[in-house]
Amino acid sequence: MFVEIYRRLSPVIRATIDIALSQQPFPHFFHRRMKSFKDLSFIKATEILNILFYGFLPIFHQHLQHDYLGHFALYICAMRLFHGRAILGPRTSDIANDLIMKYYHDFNSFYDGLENFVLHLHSHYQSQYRMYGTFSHLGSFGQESLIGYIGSNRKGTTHQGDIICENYGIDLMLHHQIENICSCTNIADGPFDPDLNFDFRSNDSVINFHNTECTCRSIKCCLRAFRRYAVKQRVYHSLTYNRRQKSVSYFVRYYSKDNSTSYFFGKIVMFFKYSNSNCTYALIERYPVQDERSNSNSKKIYTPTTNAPEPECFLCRIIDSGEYVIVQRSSMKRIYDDSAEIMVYGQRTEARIEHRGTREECRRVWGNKEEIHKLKGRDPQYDSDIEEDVDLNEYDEEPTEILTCYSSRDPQYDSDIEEDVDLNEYDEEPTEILTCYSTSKTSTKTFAPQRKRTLVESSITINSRSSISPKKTKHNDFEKEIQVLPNDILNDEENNKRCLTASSTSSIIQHIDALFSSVRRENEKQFKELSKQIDRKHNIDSIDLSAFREPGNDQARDDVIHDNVNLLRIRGKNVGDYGRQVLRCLYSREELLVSILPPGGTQYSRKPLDIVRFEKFHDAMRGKYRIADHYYDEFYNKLVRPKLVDFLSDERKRERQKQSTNSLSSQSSSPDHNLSF
DNA sequence: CCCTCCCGGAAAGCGATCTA
DNA sequence: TAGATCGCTTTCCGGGAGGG
Repeated sequence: MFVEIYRRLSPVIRATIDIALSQQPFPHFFHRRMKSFKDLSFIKATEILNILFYGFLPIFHQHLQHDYLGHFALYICAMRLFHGRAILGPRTSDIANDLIMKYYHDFNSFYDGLENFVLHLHSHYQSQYRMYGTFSHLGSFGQESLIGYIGSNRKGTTHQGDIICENYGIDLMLHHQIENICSCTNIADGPFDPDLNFDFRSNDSVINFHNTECTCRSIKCCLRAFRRYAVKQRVYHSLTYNRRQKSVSYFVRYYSKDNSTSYFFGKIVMFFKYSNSNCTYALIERYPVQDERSNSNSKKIYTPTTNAPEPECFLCRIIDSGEYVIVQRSSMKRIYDDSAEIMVYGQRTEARIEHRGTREECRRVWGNKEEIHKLKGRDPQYDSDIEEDVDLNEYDEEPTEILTCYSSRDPQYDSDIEEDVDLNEYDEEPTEILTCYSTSKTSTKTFAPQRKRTLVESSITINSRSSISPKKTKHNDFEKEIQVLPNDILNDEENNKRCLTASSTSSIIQHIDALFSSVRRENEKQFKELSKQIDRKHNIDSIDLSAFREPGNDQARDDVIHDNVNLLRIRGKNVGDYGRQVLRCLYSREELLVSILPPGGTQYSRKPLDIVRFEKFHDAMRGKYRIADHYYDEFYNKLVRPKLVDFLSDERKRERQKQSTNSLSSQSSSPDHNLSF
């Protein structure tokens, strides 16, 4: 079909369509790009599917006649209905069958000689759909697997074919018709993929939760861990699910029952079910979150953890040099939690904020630090000691573990989810997210100096939300929470995507890393190109051949004889000229016209020049210019080979020009011959 | 006019890397 | 582990500049 439709297009339109197909971008989960029609024989089934479902109509409607396009659209719509979920309910297969039969009926009006058995099989798709469900659930690999299993485990019988047929017959009887197409295609909501080896005792939050909820002593009997959880057919992963790869589907935004306007972000450590309550919980490592909009009246958006007025000055220690500077607020380019970008001698420099306050306060703190420094008398080690002391003091503060508990049957929950939270701004300026929200280890590693971190002890308060002390929040990498999972963590798909992508600081950091590495790669590539050009333009022209010679090696050269000619006696103006003359001596003109340089390759239509004689060429080159053995490869590949490649190419070019000139002259000299055509 | 050299783009294969 | 993708290398080709 594709071939027939493609055949009806002009070459220009074919080229346009091929480009459009090959350049069509897809979301990452498609895994395959569309291939152009000219490679149709190499296209795989999933690529055909992509073209059929997503590429054909948007691209071909500009080039194909509308009646043809409409007819083929019947097929596409029918196949999409057969392939996907029962989006039209129980009548899905009926509607699809109507479309496919209409397509079948009108087929001979549009195509000649293509009404084959395969086309007829389309009329049976409806019954197949009813018996076995949507086509996306079918595959040949299961049958291959079964056949392979029987083949490798056969015992005592040679009638394997009969056994397979019998098994399929039984299967057909058992599954003659699926009672509910919709139920067959739905993913059951709830936890799945149990993690039987999860060690609940390694997690204090879970232990505390269990101790609060249950009086029994065996935590393993009460709790059951799961790696994944389905909410409205959308699967969420946890950190215990190892096959999540680069997916961020373990990162969620969730709301407080008490305060629907505030939301949190976190990574799902695992899901677990508590036998007594029939609820499923998620253990979440929470990121501290600052709602930017709620603090829009306050300028202090980068220091969300205190309510003090904006400090006038900052005492900063430059990370690279260790120098202290006092910087005014206006000179701070960016401020993270405890680090900042400041302008020093016109350059952006990363510094650690040691103190915030008035200029006098900063000076006093600076003076104190210098005094301590003098007393200690060891600069670099001392600095790190101070840092550690500070950090450890911070962790001495009270733990800030919080538990919020929602009922999965809470009718208020859906309305709790806000749609108007504007996360788009985060998409535009991902670094702003880092400055405002990220205190994760990853971000600290990237944008702030490394700090020694210690997880605080966990404590759980059931059904209550203590007011989060911003100061305390600042010091934790994550806060671990246990969330009861309602049937929908997030309300709609768009919201999911926004939350999962825009809020995931780790993915943003990865993105920035990728950007940096791509810039670095681009620079390296350009540098390489530039070096190559410089080599060509300057070095090779003025290259000093002595660089390739063995120092002090002035021994006599062995003659290289070919057809009684000593190749070393040939004189050339330069290396290239000499090489060309030697090739002309070693090979006939015909050989030069139909050959390429050794070693050649199977991908090339022309065969390489005779290798035995080409060795003589190497000997002559080596002897003529006294090239050291270990330099000869570089000498040949850099200086000689490019010239010889062009030489062979130009020889063929000259031959073509010669032949075209001859044919023109012969045509002009014998006009009668022209008439014979 | 011939020859050499250079340039850019297309096409193809190969190896490394990634992914399901 | 097979297949997809990407970067790299090489050939091939057309075109053009410049020198002898």
